[in-house]
Amino acid sequence: MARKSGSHADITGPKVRDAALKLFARDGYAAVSMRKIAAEVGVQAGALYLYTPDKQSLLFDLMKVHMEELLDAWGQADTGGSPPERLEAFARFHIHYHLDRPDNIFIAYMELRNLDDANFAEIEVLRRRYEQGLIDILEAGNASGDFAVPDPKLAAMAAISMLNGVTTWFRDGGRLSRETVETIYWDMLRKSVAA
Amino acid sequence: MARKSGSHADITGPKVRDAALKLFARDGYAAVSMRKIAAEVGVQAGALYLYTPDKQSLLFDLMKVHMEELLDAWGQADTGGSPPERLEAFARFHIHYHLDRPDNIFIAYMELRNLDDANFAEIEVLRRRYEQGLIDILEAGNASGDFAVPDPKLAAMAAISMLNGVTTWFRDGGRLSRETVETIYWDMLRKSVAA
DNA sequence: GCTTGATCTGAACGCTCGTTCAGTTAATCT
DNA sequence: AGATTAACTGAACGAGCGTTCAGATCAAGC
Repeated sequence: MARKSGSHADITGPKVRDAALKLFARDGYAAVSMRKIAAEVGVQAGALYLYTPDKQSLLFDLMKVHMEELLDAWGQADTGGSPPERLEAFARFHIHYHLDRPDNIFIAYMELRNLDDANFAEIEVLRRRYEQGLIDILEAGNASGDFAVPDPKLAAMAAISMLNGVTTWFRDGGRLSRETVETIYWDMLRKSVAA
Repeated sequence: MARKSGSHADITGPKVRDAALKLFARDGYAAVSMRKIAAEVGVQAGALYLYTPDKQSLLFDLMKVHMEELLDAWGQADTGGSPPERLEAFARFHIHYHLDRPDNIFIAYMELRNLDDANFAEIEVLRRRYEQGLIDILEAGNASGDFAVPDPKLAAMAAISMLNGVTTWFRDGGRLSRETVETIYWDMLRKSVAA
């Protein structure tokens, strides 16, 4: 019972990653077995190994692709301007991007400890690069006199923690719209770094 | 080779909880086996069941005790005063309390999904009670004109996310002292809700 | 000094884990 | 039509899982 119709590799491959992303985000890496991923895809566990060398690589690839796409997207969304303008762009971009990909951010920030050492180091570089983008904006704002941020690195961590938190409780169709949430968060962030 | 000297129950019991807390926080609930906890304690796996009915209860008890102690401690730290004074007390209390117990907060916010339904509901009540304390302060500040917070519930979530983030990167002996971190975070929070 | 009972061991239970692989199927190529 | 091969199955591997329990050990009470 294999190869029912057409070539499946380019269909099953993404399905494997999608299933892994969904299940890792929902139950956590350690709690998800290869058999559960396979069942979600509609395939036997052995077939997964046509698309990933092992379970660890599945997690690593998900995180790496996510971080690279995130950096790419922010690179395009950062259209310059004054530090306050760039900070607003960052806040809105960050919230918007992650509300569209709650599973990705959940994994990116909660499953770091399940990466082995080499993989962790590689992801950490990408994560720091993203954080550095925010730090740069804060420092530019300090220099221009728009911001009064005593420690840009600390403030960047605080800001990202705050913005990330939104994905843990926001649900579409809830009390507040995305637009409202985005604006309120941006307003809090704006005031928190203001001169 | 049992019962080497003196009664051990009141020694081993806390040791089991301490080991579980430490390992759950470091590796995650699903990734920690009863045998690993036992090894940390210096005992065979079977002996753990003299101190907990099962693994799930171990997690639940840790979280419940933590939340109850947290609510207790905040009840004592909240000495009243104006909304800004109470908010400062909250921010400093929250950071201080959690920096002293990084493992506890890590578990309390990351292992919720590993609680079964009934246990989750019970912990959720306690967590909401704590959050409500902050919401009350923000609402009081709105009423007094000290704060301008369009949505106190959302602002409370944002604030707690931000404050919690500190435990993910702060390390004693690092670039910044606890005192400095506490003050900078409080300053950001203060400005973010200011009228 | 003998009994009691709290404390723990060590082996076992059935189960699931990640991973491998020989074999099967069916779409494609010649 | 026959050969090829990508895609997948199904069974198996050793290991580890949570949990149970009969038995061993030793401090304490009589």
